[in-house]
Parts: sequence; structure tokens; C-alpha cells
Amino acid sequence: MSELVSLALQSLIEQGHIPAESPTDVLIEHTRDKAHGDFACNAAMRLAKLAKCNPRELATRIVENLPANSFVTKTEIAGPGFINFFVDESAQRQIINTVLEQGRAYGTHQIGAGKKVQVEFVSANPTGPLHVGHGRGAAYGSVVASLLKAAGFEVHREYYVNDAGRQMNILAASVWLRYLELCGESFAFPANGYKGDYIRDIAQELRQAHDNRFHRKAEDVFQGVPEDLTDANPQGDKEAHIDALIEKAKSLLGAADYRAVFGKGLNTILDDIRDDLAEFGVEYDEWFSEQSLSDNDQIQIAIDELKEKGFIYEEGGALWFRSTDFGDEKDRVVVRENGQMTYFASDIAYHLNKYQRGFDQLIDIWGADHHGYVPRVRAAIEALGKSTDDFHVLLVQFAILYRGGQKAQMSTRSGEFVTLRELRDEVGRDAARFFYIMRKSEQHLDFDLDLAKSQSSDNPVYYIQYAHARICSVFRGLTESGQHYHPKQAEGVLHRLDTEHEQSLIKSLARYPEVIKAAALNHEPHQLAQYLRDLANDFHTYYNAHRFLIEDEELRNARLHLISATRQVLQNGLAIIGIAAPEAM
RNA sequence: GCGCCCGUAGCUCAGCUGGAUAGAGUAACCGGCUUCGAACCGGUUGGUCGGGAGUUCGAAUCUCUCCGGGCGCGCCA
Repeated sequence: MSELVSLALQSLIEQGHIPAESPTDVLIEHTRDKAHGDFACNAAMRLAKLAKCNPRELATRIVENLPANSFVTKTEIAGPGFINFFVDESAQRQIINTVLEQGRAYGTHQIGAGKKVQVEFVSANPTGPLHVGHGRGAAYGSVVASLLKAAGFEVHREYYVNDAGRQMNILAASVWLRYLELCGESFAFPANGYKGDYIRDIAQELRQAHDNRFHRKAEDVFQGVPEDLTDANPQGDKEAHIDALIEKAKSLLGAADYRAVFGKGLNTILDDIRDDLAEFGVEYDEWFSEQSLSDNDQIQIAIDELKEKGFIYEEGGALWFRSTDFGDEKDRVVVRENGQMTYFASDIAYHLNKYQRGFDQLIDIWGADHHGYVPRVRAAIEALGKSTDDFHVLLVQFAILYRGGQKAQMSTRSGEFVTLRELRDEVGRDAARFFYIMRKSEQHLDFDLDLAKSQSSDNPVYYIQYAHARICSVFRGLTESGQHYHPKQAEGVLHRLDTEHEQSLIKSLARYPEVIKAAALNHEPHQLAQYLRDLANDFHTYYNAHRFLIEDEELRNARLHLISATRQVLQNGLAIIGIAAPEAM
């Protein structure tokens, strides 16, 4: 359709009616109102200024120059200069056959063919179970990945494991202290330690496996450690306190045993995160270890490269990256005064590593609270001589939890949070996934736990799944009734589908590939969710208005053909969102 | 103070990248099962698209400026 108009515009250029530099790639859209035909084109209005004539006149010229074709039955010039196209109905109905022929492939594209895209998402620190905030990134990232795959891209899903750094040491220390409690020691647990019950569970396992091997006396552990911050002691320094405890753990346990405790904490939590995500339907191609970067000197190599290019300078004993050269607000430290690399330094090396792996496009999905971090990473990428055109950071706003009309606070430290696992147990995987992606990602998401838990059948996901189950039910009824459905015969009698409900359902089926394309390229899963709701609505309306298991064999075949195609599209769409298409519910 | 996101029906949100009379869900009210699943369908009520100015054939959409809300501004991760 858009080709037709493009050709018309080209011949107008040849005739000199419009300037040669006019864009000929036109936008054709499905009309919202049936009175406006099936497709509409606004090219005449866009080009009117360039062509120095009024839009309606130009539209007439375009229509006159449309190449001959078999499926446009009528064109109309309407409003300020829209060209409305009316498409031959039998041509429209062919989409039913197309859907059924292509099956699961219907709606896929080749626009990403030959391009490798990496999607990195969740990447939560392995210091505790995933909470509901991570769930949104998980659902969003996995659906974006699936959409890109449907668009033809070769997709690599990756989780960046922050298995190095101070937070992990705090985790190790927390586990060890809980372990000491189990050994009978008693002391005040540090304010800055991880206090969740899962730490106690890990400590318990550690003790079962190693008995008292890591036991040290509390008085030795706290000997010389700076005072903690407590209600009774507001002068205390919780940061210095925990850091000193980490050093104590290392010195009292020795390197090997410290690593054993550290590893126990890390692996237990990481395994839990893996299982959790797998049960949520989120799979990864790679779990990339931050530690591996320093093991392979990649951080040093990245910094050296920046140094060579002249973007590193020293000040106050620290090494700074000149990110302001690339639009960042201020320069950033990469190596601290104490010689330790910053998290940012790892991230520079990590992104350099991504480019070296040969991806054509990188997508990072972050929580919106990290948005201030974007400019410095882009700066680093540019400084390393890479283009940021194919580097996208998609920000996901927080899911704000409401419980009993009150905001529920989330904090991994305090242990008072709702985990993703708890949420899945309450509302189910399908509802949770759908709920997470049904809103634009940059929109704050109000997640009312009470509503989700008590009235989960109000969730739109059931509405869509019900449409699928209903179609399956019709086909079950068909076998029971002794009637038959002959797809081959149906292909020839599609002209019997002449009601308004049928036409609107057919148009919806035809729209699906465009929806996938737009949702994939814009990284907007909610468009697909919205579409599926509309499609289900078209079907339910149709279902209530007409019957399928009828005596008229021709009409029966045609109608069953239509709802069979509808079922296929529902399946394809639900598969991309990663939720079930149940045959009965 | 600076930066990013957001402000559309009572509530929760779409609005296809500037198009035609701004749409769904939910809530409220009315109606529809002897018939393939009522977890459904139809209808009614509900809007100064936060305010103002600008850009043009045309603005919820783009620009500026106020107002209101969220988040971020470490030699933390």
C-alpha cells in the first residue's frame, strides 16, 4: 500500500509537481473510523508546503498517479487532505488463510535479520532475593527480548552478576555473624548488615555443612572495632563498623575460609535468583561475572586505554575519567585514593567487553533510579571510540506497592519487602507478568497487592486467556456435536464472513504484524498487551453476537476458520509476553 | 539549585512518533443466559488533555514558561 503511494509520488516528482527532494517514504495507517475506509494516508498534507499547493489538490494528483492494482476498490479525499483507501473485502479476508498458513510464524519479521542484539536486564546484586521491583525489569526485559527475536534479531539475554565489591563483603560478614550467633555467641547485629531471614538460613546451612569450623569468639571479633550506630549511640559510624568487621572476618578466618563463607552466601543467593527467574519464565543466555573482569585484568586494560587516549587524570590521589568532555555533569573517579577500582570502572570494562563480543546493538535495562548514571556510561563508550547510536538504556520506573491503601516500603537491608516469589505465589506467574508489562515502562506502576491478591480474576490477563479457552471450547463442542470443520473448504467460502463483527475481527488479525514491529522497535511491550486486549474484545463481542456450531456448513466452516486464526494470533501474542494460552480455565 | 520521568474521565491507564468527533478498564446505573463457557456482551453517565504563551493547514503530541508529583545528583553499588 505504501509502495503504491511512493510510486505515485515518484511520478509526481518526474512530472515536476513536487520538488525532487520530497520524501517518498510515506506513512499509511489503519483508520480508526470505518467511514474513513481501511487505510489512510496523510502524505498530501505533509508535502503540501513543499509542493506549494493546497493539500486537497495535491491529494487528487497523488490519486491520479496511483499505479493500477487489484485490491484498492475506492479512494476518497477527505477532511484537510487525507487520502482514504477502501480495500477489496475478499483481499482482506485472505489474511485468515495467511495466519493459518504461517501459524506460529505469523507476525514475525526479518527487519532484524543478521543483527545481534544484547539485552542486559535485572542484574540485581546477589545480596538477597529478588523483590517486586526487580520483577518489573525481569518481565519487561524478557518481553523486549522476545519482541526483538520476533522482529528477526539474534538476541542474547544477559545478567550482569555483581559478585565483586563491598556489598558482597557485607553479605559475607552478615552470614558469618549469623553463623556465630548459631554457635552461641551473642552481640548486637550491625546496623549496616543484611538482616533478612534468608541470611540466617544460609548461616544455618553453613553450620550444618561445616559445624564449628568458622567459630570465633565474639569478643575477639569485636575487639578494636569502631562503635556502631545505634539509638543509644548516635555518634557511632555504621560504615566504619561494618568495614572493620569485614576486615576482622578476613583476618580471623584466613583467606581460604573467608572465601568459603563468601562463596556460600553468593552461590546460595544466586541459585535462588536463577530459580526464581526461571519459574517466572525468564531465561538467560549468559550470567556474566563482574569478578571475571578483574580476574582477566580487563578493568585495568580499559583504564589504560582511556589513559592512552588522554581521558584520565590524577587529582587528590585518585584517577578521574574526563566524562565532561562527552557531556556528563562532572568527571568521575575510576580508581580511588586507596587504590580500589570503583563500580564505574568495572562498568566501563564491562561495556567495552560487550562491544568486543561483536553485538550490533546493546540494550541495558535499568531501574529509573540509575538514570543519572547514563551519561557517564555513554561518555565512556564514546571515549573508547565506539558509537553510542546502537547503545540504548531503557529505564524502568519503580513499581510502587500498595498494601491496605498504604505504600509498602521496600528495603533489602531491613528485610521488610515483598519478594518476587511471594508475589508469584499470590497472583500467579501469568498475572504478574502481564501486570508488569501492561503499562509503559517509564510510567510509575501502582501495584495494589490487595487487589492483585484478592481479585486476581479482574486482571485483564484472564480476559485474554478466556478468549483463547473459549475458542478451544467451541472446537471441543464441535467434535461432541458430530459436526465438522474443513479448513480447505473454508478457504473458498470466506465471502460468507460479511457481518460487521467479522470484518472488525479480520481487521484486528491483519493489524498484528504491525503491532509486533512497533512494539519491538520502540521497546514497548505494553502495545502488544493493549492489542491482545482489543483482539480478545473483538472475539468476545463476536461470540456473543453469532453462533459457530450451526447447520449451514459453508458458514460454519468460514466462521470456524476465522476463530481458528484468532486463536493462533492469541497464542502467538501470549507466547511473546510469556504467559500461557490455556485450552480451558 | 541542576538533571531525568510524569501530569489525559471519580480511580488506574492508552492515544500507533503532528492528523479526522481524545479512547479502554474500573467504579455507578440500565439491559442480555432453556441455545458453542455470563471469567462474557450491549448501553448510559463521566474531559478546559495541570495553567499560560508560541510554532502551522492542524497540537494531548513539538518549543518556551510557570504549577504540582516522583526519582537522581558519593573516591556507594
